[in-house]
Amino acid sequence: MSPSEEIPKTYDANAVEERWLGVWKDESNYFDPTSDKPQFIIDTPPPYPTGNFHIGNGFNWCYIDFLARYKRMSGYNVMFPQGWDCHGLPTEVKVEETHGITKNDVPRDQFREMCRELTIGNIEKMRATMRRCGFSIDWSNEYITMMPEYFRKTQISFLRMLKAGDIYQSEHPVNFCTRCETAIAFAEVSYEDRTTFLNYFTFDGVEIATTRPELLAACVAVAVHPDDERYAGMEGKTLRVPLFGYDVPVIKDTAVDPAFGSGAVMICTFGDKQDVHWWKQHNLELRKAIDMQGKMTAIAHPYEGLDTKECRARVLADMKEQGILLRQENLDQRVGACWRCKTPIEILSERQWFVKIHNDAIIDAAKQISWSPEHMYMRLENWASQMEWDWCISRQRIFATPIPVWFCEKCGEKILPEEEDLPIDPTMDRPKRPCPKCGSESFIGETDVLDTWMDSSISVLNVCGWDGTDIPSHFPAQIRPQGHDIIRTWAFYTILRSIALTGEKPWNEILVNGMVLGEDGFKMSKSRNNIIPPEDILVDYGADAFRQWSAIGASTGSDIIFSWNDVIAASRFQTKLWNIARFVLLQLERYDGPEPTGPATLADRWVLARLTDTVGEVTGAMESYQFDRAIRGIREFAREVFADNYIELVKGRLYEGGDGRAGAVFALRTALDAICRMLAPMTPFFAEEVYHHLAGESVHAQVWPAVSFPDEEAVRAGTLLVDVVSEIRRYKHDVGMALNAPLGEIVVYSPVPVEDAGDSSRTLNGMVAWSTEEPDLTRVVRDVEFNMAVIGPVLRGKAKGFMAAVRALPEEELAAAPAVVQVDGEEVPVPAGSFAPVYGYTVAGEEVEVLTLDNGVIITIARDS
RNA sequence: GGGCUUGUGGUCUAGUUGGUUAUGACAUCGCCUUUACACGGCGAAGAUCCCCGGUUCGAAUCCGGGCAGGCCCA
Repeated sequence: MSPSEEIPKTYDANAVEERWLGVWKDESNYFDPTSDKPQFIIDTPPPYPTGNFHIGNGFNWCYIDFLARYKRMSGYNVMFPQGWDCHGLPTEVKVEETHGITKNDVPRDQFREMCRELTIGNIEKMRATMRRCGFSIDWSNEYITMMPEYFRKTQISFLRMLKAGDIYQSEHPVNFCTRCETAIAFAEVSYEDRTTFLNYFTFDGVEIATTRPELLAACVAVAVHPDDERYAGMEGKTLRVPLFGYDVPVIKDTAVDPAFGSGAVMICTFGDKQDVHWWKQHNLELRKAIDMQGKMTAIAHPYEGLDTKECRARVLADMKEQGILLRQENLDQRVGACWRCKTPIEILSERQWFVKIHNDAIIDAAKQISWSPEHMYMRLENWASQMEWDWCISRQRIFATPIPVWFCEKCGEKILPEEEDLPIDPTMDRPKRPCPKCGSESFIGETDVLDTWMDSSISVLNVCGWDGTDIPSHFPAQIRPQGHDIIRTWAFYTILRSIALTGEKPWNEILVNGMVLGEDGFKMSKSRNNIIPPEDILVDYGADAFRQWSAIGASTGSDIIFSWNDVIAASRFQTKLWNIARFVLLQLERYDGPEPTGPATLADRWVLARLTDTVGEVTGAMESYQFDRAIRGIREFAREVFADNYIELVKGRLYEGGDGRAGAVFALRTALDAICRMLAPMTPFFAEEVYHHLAGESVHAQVWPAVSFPDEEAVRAGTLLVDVVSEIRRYKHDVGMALNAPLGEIVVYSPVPVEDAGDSSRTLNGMVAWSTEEPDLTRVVRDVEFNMAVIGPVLRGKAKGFMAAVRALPEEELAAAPAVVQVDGEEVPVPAGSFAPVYGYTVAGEEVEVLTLDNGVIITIARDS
């Protein structure tokens, strides 16, 4: 196809990759809903459009692309969709920053428009990086959660679950971020280490320890352990709250730790999750001391209007002044914080929307999914089995899917839209009918919006073709690839909603990848300055090298440390393979004999048998998502078996011309073809470039290689052949010969018959004969070695004469030293250990070098000179 | 405190249904410009397989107990 003159000497990854990007068509990657092939739908993670496609995304997408390409070659109808999970706080915060406003400064629809614009621009940037990486994304199945066609489905799913009783509205304590002014879910709370003061103070005569004195106004009870003798008989009594002067009951509960602080605990609504427990269990009063902005309420008078930090300082100051504060101790504790802005969360009781969590059903479905690696299932089970509160799905924000509900202004009736009228925004749209209960036509639209996980947890339904009615025909998806950091969120919520909406598990399999760490071994972060943008790697080494790093950097599921070394090694492998390909292509082009039909010599059969094993290994690795094993297997075959051994063995035969070339040409072509196909999922550009030179077609339109030349006998004899050749090469190296220097006559004595058609003779530049007989070796004394440390001190001036006399001895006496020797007519005793014979070997009287392999094979070399 | 996970030459890493001499990459050193490749080839050196104990003819691998790191959670 391409004349060899056109194959450049060096491989320019960037030039090649950009050229193919201009040639490849998006349509080649489209899922075909009408196809007869088995489907392989990938529920890909919709990234948050930050504008930066970071290396962790890249790593994740590499795995997905390896899979997608491999499955296409294996005969599947593959869908590799691309979603964008747009809604949420980070974008709102960015917009607020950029425009110098807060969400309340502009009308809701205008604020939303600003968010949408920012998001569209960010998606554009990320698409460009993804394309440059060569991901075979099905762009006809792209979805953007902020678009009406998508969030219509989110709203339908909300209504379905509401009608089924899985979603309800109620006042319940929730995690609340007072900076973002919204409720958040437990999954969105991250815990941070802090050091704080544990404050001891007198509570109507009882000593109490608390880290949160500002919550004194929210105190509803004091709890002690029932067995704590210090507080025996206190139950049923009341205590007067200091500073605020109202009474609270004393209760007993075994959950109180008598060893902590004074053993008496102040229960507030709410300081932590434990307070919520006690509050529910003992039917305590509700006192809201903190509002949604994080300011103290009227019940905290005279501290009303202060933020919690100011209030704490003032309460402590007042306690000190009144002599109530006894002492303060340092305390290390973990504080729940908003995962987006790190503000410590408050537990506030507000009217919110919740999704019911059916732990058992979720665990049951998770068990039916095949997890890779298996142990990742435990994370889901651990999380699911300890969920206590339902999932709070309402958010007091703007850029999100609106909750499609109105309330009748007159009677408070909940009004739902018809599904066919979706999507709606209840703050803009009106119900089509008057209130069915009281006939009123004034309504209040729900201003709360949905948690963004409500959008993304139906990604699988969306990609499987859900139109909001029945279970989609392509459901469930075959696989969910994702990182282990979002098992408790995205995986958990998706399973939950899939059960609620379809009654089934969402996917057959889940493939969990690790996190990308910086070169220093720590999580990449701005503060550590260890972030590597994928673009940096692409510019210097190209997408294929980046992709190889993803494949080989760590075994599946393990965290992966970024390493320039691995990227460079990957790039060098491409250079090496490029040169192998150039050699093969040149030989194919020069070949003018009849069409080769199969292997001819032992070396040909050996390399094809080894190739057969390699294809088997690599296929197994791909099937079990062990991409590191796959690429390692390919590299090992290409370098060691193919280039360093096989090509070196057959070069002579190819250069010589004649009939011997056909078998080699066949093997070279077969091996290069299979290497290209196996590499196609991981290095799609490189494989495409080489395959085009080889076959003139796209490698991505080919099937996965099915090479079958099993030949145990050739593996055994061929292994011996390459072992012998490398042993003799090592010998040449050791005696200081150039590897292509003429060597003379070589006989290999091996019980296994070897017929190599002259390949070893040509590659070693010597005459190699293979014999199954025993070698007829004669041991001869070739030289004598003196030990001057013995001879010198004993013989002094006679040393020289002694050595001459020893050299003159007959062979038998060299082997077994005599008692004395004659030196200048004088008998001189031979000191013990003064000399030793150096043996050599002869065959039929001719002196030879003898090499012995580990398996007992003996090689003799009779050198020319 | 709990769950999961990891500990292998200087660095990163493969290998654990128990089995001769523990894989590879990078770095180090030596030799070699051999007509695919010096971004290469050939070779060398370099490991208490975290520690202690147990099972076994035999343990990097299995069991128990430590120590250290990571992730998730309380």
